[in-house]
Amino acid sequence: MTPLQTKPLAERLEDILRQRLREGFYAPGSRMPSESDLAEEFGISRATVRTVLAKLAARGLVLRRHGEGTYVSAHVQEALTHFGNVWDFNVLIESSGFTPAIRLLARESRPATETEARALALEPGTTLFSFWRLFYADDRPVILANNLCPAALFRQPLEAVDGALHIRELLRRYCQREIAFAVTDIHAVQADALAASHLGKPVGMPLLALDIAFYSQHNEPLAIGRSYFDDTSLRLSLVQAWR
Amino acid sequence: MTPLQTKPLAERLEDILRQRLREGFYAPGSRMPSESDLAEEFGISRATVRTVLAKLAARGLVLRRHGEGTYVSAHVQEALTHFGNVWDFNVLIESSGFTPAIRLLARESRPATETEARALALEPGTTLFSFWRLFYADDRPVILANNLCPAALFRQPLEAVDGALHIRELLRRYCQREIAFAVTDIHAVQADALAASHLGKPVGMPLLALDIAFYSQHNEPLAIGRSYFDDTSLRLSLVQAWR
DNA sequence: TAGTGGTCTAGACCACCCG
DNA sequence: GGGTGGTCTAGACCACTAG
Repeated sequence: MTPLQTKPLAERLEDILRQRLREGFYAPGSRMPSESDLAEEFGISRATVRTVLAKLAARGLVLRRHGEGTYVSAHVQEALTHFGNVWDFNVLIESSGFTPAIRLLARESRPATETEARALALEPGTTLFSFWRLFYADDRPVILANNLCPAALFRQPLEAVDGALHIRELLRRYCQREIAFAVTDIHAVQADALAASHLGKPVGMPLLALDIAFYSQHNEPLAIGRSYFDDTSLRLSLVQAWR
Repeated sequence: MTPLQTKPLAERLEDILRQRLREGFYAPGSRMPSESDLAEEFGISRATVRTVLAKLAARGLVLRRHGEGTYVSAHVQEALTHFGNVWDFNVLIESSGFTPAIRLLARESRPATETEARALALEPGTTLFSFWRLFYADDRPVILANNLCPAALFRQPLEAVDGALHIRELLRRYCQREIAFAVTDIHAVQADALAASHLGKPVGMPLLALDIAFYSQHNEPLAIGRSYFDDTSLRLSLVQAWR
């Protein structure tokens, strides 16, 4: 049973405000109710309201002006594609207005190269599970991703793993691990034959390459990945706010 | 006069903790003092300590475990190159361990194209100031940047403007404007002749292109820019933490 | 002057982890 | 059980912006 009732007040308020922003109940550029008004409307303290508004402001959803009020950002749409989600391709695709889907292209079990072993804090030659996957936005392929996990984390054989799962779900279900950290490096590369054919682009075309490493709460490396990103089909943008 | 004394407690504490993390006073992976200990050490309330720790956790500098303690992230170094600063190249270069410098290559006053006008909410043909600048990391050129501002924002002629200034400083000094928002789009491109020659790379080499738009608190577009980024010389990375 | 957000406190209670 | 972080309150005072 999921105790919905016990979700923290702050999170419940955040959900409600995000929904109101998404649906235009608070229109872009308009002024939102004051902290005191919101506190009264929901019967909670001003401090709790403030923690939520601070979070929304940090994400660029709202803009706060001292002595004046809280305003809905004119960039709500961009802010929904927030960069914190850069590794979470489903969210990225969804917030660009498309329906995401994942298709497993191939998987194999193979020994780690020296570079891979170093990134995963393993000995070279340790067995890895490799997944090649293609992300679709409304049936158009937009991201080619390769993920590598230490085979030792899995209790099931490779064939039993549902390769179309989100990496977070996959690690949770088969490895009983939660992602606590992700480190993403961004590079520009030219499409090789594999990426070009899957993304339907010419060989040599510039692509974004995202190198991601996932860690548990105990800094245990859980997986690494390299993903090729067609930035003409999908926008990668960051909204940053100050004050 | 700058009233250092009146800086908020939370900010002063954050400065101190960041310094301790940077200098290894709290070693990577080790446990930090508890909230109560910090509150006592600095003679402030636990709530204030918490706001600071929450901020550091969101930036990936520390990791908090319920019922267990606050730990220094093993990724402090990467986290210092945090992506929130993606538009602030000086910070980016500095946090990669280099000394930043800016050199003005060229500047001109010219009418806006249709695309530029739209991005700046102006009529096509309105006069813009254009700055071409090169960012150095320890005397090695790493970023070629082009910035465009509406000329109407300036009270001085183009020649009087110090083109080696940080965009934030430039807008502050000559336009009396503060940057409140930045929206950054990331693309992969191939180096054209200009970028290649200034960055010392072959033509056609993949580069990162950052398209940035700066806005004031009132959503007034202040400047746009396109910057070419050599990702083999400078690392562009994002650390993301959950919980 | 009135209303807003910004800062800070003191204290309560809860949920979690460990020895 | 004792310590830790997580949540939340009530209320104080300050700093800023507007009409």
